[in-house]
Amino acid sequence: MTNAEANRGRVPCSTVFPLRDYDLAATLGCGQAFRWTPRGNAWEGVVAGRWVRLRAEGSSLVAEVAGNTDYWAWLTEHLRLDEDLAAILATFPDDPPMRAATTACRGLRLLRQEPWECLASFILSSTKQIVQIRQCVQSLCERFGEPVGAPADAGPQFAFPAAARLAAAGEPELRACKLGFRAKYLRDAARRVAEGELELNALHALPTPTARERLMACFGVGRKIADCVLLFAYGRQDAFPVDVWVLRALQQLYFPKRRPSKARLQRFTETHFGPNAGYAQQYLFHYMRLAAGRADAAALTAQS
DNA sequence: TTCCAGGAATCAA
DNA sequence: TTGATTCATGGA
Repeated sequence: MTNAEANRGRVPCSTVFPLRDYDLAATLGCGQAFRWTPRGNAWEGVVAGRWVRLRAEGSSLVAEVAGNTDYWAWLTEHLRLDEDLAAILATFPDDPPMRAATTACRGLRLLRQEPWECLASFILSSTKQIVQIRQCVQSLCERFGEPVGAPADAGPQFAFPAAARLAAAGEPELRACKLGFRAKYLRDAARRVAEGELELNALHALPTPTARERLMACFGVGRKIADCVLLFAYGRQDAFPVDVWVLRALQQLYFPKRRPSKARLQRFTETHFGPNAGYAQQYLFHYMRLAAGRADAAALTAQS
């Protein structure tokens, strides 16, 4: 019997962590990770091959997994529960856009994701909406991922597929998951990782620019995707992914009159946002999306 | 219908 | 170096 079979339908095992200055919904729903689903007042997902359900209750976080365990380090590490958010926010530049973003998104945290899942997910992200990325990732997991144990009411759950499994899949199989032109990109990265050409574990020890170069050697991985992986999986807070939303934030909030090139704006991010620039980036990203959701982006630009 | 989405590769100028 | 074009797919 596999572990998944052994744990299927089991009564969940739970524990409680203290929770302070932590907006679980913003953190899990802000587009840095793609496997979390809100259900009732909880969030369900699969982390490192383990099904987990999270629920914030005041100053506590209740976590449930399938099967008995007293090992939770993987979860505190993933959620970065021990991080001092106030100390990070204190390093943000004291300017109107960051003050507004920090006020709007207080409690938003960065996660520490598994590098392969993060790289693969962001390869799928190019010119896709977050909801579509989630669908693609879900489809990949259902087709190619190993089943993981989960309570009966959670339905069948799957781990994110290993690089070797995706490398062995044909491009048509990947395209069946609605990847489109990204299928060949994902396959190329999966092959490099599976064959050891790209050693994801080795990147931890490398300086950020070198690690970025290694990631960008993959076909279909440019500066933005590499920076997402560096930030969301390797904790490199000097990585500042500039996507369409952040580009818009920089242009509208910091340079409303001029029209700096994207390269010029990227250089601006390297000096303006301090030692936790990547963290600041996620606040700007989420802030812009919240504003768009409220359809008052025009009011945003007026503040600058 | 049309526009656009957590882009990157390619090619022309 | 910079600017268009292309690549799939589907939400809004």
